[in-house]
Amino acid sequence: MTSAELATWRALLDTTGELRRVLGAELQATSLSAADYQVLLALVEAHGKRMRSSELAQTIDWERSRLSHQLGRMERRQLIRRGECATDSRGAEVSLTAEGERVFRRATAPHVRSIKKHFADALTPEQFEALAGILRSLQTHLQPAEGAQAEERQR
Amino acid sequence: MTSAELATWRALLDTTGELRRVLGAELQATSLSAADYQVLLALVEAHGKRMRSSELAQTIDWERSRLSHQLGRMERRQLIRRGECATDSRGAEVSLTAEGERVFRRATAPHVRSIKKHFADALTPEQFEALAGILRSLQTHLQPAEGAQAEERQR
DNA sequence: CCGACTTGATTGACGCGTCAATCAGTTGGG
DNA sequence: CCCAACTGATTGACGCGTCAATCAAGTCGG
Repeated sequence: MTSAELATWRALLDTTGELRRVLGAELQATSLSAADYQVLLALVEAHGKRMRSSELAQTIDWERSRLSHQLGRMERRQLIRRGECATDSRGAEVSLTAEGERVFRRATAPHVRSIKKHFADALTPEQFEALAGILRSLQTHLQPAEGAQAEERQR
Repeated sequence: MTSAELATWRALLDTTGELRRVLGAELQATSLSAADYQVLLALVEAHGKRMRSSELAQTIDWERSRLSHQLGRMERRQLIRRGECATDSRGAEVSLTAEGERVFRRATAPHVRSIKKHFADALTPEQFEALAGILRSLQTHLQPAEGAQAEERQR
């Protein structure tokens, strides 16, 4: 591996880190974290604005434990509610509260503007194209490793 | 902003998040976190393996408070030491311990291999070139905002 | 039907990061 | 000289994420 490649790796870490930070801070102005936003988005798009907890975890690709903690914090703030599940009494049904939906609606436009401002506006159409391809390459290269790890976990 | 652009943004968040996670986990096998590694790297490269705390913060571009917490945790584990500063009695001099250097040396080769495996090996030379350019664009686009914020903070 | 395994979900401990507050030491204008 | 402003650094509270442990409910082979 060349030092140019290493430098690009560092730049990737640093720049995406900075982007997360800036976007997160701007989103915070509407009292939501990036994590809150992701959960609320999935719920708003769900049938009946409710989902099984595990289904939600799968949708946004989170570990269940992570989601549990997040839902706990969000429930305290009345953004979501957790109820019993009809078909499986172990299950939890997560539903959006009126407050949760209201806050999300208020947050969405400014957030999209932030993304445009700090991300979309910085790149040319060609760069977009290239970036999408690069991310696809990285993603597919990452998959086998995940599968292997998942298999190992099963043993 | 088009939905393709939004999807690319999501892909950027998800893929880099996953990369951080995987690389962090593999690094953890040597008992170091990504944060530990970054601090140790800066210290190893410093003159005399020691630095003023604020200088260190500037080198790796961290908030001072963040660094303080990190150094606290690292000091507990004997990876670094904090001592008084000769020229300014407010200052703290951070120095690498033998243990810290030893652990870092053990971690570096496997870590670089991880980067090669999950990042470098996934991309063609053309993609590298393109990615480096994209990151430069994003970074320079990000700067003015930071400057403005910094100025505002000064008022 | 009953014990073993699996599955859905939660919990606690701990590391990490941000923000606001604090504190001690330094500096400069009156 | 002195005190007000600044600077270097730390702290505490709190949200976030991971890992390992736990727990209750479902399932399945004998």
